Amino acid sequence: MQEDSQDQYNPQAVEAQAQQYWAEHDSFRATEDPDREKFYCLSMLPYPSGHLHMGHVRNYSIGDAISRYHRMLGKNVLQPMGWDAFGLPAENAAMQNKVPPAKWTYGNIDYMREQLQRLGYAYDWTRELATCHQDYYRWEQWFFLRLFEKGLVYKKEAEVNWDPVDQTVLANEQVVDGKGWRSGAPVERRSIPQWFFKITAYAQELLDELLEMDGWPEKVRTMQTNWIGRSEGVNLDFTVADEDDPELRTLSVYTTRPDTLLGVTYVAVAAQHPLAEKAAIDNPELAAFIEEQNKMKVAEADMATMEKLGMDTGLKAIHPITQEQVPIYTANFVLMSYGSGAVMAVPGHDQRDWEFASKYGIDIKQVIEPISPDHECDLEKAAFVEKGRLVNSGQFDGLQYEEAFNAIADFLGEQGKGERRVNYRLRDWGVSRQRYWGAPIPMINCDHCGSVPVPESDLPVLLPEDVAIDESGSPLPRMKEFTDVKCPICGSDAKRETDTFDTFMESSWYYARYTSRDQDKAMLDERANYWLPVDQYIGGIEHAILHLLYARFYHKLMRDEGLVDSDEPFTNLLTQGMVLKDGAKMSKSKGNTIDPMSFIDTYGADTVRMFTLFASAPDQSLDWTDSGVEGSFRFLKRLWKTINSHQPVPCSDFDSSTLNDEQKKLRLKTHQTLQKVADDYERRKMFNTAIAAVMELLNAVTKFAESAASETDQQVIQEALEYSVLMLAPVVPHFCHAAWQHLGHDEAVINASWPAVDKSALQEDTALIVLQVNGKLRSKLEVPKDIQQSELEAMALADDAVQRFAAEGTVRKVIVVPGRLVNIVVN
RNA sequence: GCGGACGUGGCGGAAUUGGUAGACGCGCUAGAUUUAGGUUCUAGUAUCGCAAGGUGUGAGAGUUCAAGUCUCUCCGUCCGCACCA
Repeated sequence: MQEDSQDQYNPQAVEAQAQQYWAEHDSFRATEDPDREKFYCLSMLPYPSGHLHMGHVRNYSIGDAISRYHRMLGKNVLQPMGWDAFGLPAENAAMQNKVPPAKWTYGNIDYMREQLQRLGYAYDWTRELATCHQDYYRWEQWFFLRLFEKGLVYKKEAEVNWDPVDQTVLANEQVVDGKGWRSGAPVERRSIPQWFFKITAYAQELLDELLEMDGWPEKVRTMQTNWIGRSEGVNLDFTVADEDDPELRTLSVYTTRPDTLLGVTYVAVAAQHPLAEKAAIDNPELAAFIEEQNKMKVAEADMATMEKLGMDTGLKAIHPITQEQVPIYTANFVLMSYGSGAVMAVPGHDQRDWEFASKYGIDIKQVIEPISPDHECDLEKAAFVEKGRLVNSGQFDGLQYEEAFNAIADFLGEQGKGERRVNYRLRDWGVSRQRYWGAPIPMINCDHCGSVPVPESDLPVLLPEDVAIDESGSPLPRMKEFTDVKCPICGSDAKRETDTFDTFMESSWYYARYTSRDQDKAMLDERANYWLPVDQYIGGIEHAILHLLYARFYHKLMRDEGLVDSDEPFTNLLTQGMVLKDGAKMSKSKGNTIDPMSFIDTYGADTVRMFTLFASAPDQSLDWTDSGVEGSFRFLKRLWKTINSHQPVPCSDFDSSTLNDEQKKLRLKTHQTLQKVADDYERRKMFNTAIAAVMELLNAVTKFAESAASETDQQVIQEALEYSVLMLAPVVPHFCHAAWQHLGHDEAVINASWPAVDKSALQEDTALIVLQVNGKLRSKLEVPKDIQQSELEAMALADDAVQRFAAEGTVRKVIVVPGRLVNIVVN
């Protein structure tokens, strides 16, 4: 018999209808209401690359489920969406397709917005923003100028990757095997003046707050703690022998191990260090070495994995305590951009120094000896890096780590040769980019007045959008109408800054701008403090450090500017895992990408949303399988059929004394499921197990329905189905919109509340007890819930299987975990 | 190199506080219905074994009455490393 077409699950029709309802009722418009508890749920905004990929779908399906769940709890929910629209890919696309980055970007946004809308996410689209729009970046420029006034931004020289053929700066990503990705020419390091944010001024606060942020995954907090990298040590000065230049005479180094100071046998400086450069003037071999080291990508990972190379500069450093002279080497593992660009080397007690010294025949001197005989010190084989007792250290001999640290630090202090210092691995944030498609840095370079801020009344500095892009990089320096300005101070001819901001600038405060999206007189207004901080933030684990640290920093900057009154931007963080196909990350190069839209066309948005939540826990990686999607679709069809073949009945209050055992069992399952799903949604953020629990409930309903006959049976089924729909509403909202109507409701499910657990339905009279002998499962017992421990123990010992396995030995011990298990220890 | 995570059936995964390993789904096998095929439904499905029972969570050790879970060592995979976003 052909099924009535009306009874078949038709996702396209169901989804269009639900979306139309939400649009007509403006369901997702968020309005500030001080009388209601707010819930700000935010997913990381996408880069408008051209089309949604599975990572987006996963991210936004998680965020939407959380948003809709909290809405059902009665909260005033804000869930906005926007576009992280500046960035490198637009320039590459511009080059390839001969279309201006702005046009390409806005086109992509239009297309991707439609894709998002097709997925039915509960966004307040009136708050949509694009970071490349002047309404947005003008406030970034304004804020930069405020920080400039406060001295929180400064300019200094910093290295970039330089493509000598294309005559342009390359991003790390554009350097492949040390060569420019287009020209193929070996890249060179170049130092150019760039703007920096003093994030290090906030290092301690950024670190301290991490301890309180229990809504963040431990792993992210650990990563940020390590990234900030607080250490306590000593900053001390070597003197460069026979050096007259006061700038170069003193060579400062930082060490966390001043106790090893007497073991210093050389000092190493970066290849770009002024001392190395000076020594190279009349040393062609050294000059060649330095030049070779300058042909190296600026990325730290590359520097850390390369072969450690160095060369003697011929210069000597005078040891601050012994006054002995040690050689100064230049070494490629010393970073000019980190600390003073120089380190002291103790080969006896640092493994890297040991390897370097062994390679170049430098002295290895022991100054620490093990305290415990368990530790071996053989400097022929390796450095001894443990803390211990000082030897060969003159007046400091015999001291142990802490005493030695203090004694040497004090001694250096008295001699004016050093001082204790807290140091951070974190470096200041360089925000200058030599690129076109970004927010212009609002500064003017004047030959007489230096770097002059653009007057506030001249903001925004608009980025010209009608441009052509080629291999030679940003067109801005060539655009006279952009660059040629008068100095705001002296009025003489000056040049506008042509660098643009790092795109992390935009993504560091967008979450706040959503709250004041239509405010054209200020960066933020009082609405920010109604919504902020974000209650739930969701995004990829790859942002664990940079984006999330910059955003935290920016929030504190805004707080100190009086724009927000909270200390941290994101109360709860969920870092979602990657989407894989056949166990590998989806990527164009592997050719294993999946287009979400093709699946939406076939199965509907709900099936795709459900599968992405069901296939794994949100913070784990997700392996995409076509048959798994099919399975989610099958479940929805089955639930649809079950609901349609059920005749809706009013769901009354149940009196458990009148229910039979089967009815009680189904109600128990219904309310157990509800309890579990609520916990999964709210506390665990485990949508996969929540969905699995509803699947189990449907299996139970199907079984129950086979023999259901009475009116009460129908009511118990009705309750199970209603709760299933309410529980799934955050995941498959279109489906549930229609299913709720089928269950006889006039009011739309989007306005329904999260149901309450009926405690009486959870009452159970018996408990299943596991019986173990020596920790191995041997039997099970169904016992009354309120059984005495002694009685349970006796029953366990009397159990046939237990007797059989316990017969061989003597019962030594009986362990009872009430309500769970009995373990009998026999030997 | 440094920092962080992960490793469980044929596959994706579950096991929440150290307490029944494999929920739920996919796939597969058998059967039923329908049939052109698909769909749908029922039963089974870690592994060895006729069974009793044994074995089993990357490898090895340890702690414990009890370990997928805690500790140590090792192996493998993935993420980040400051100009991809």
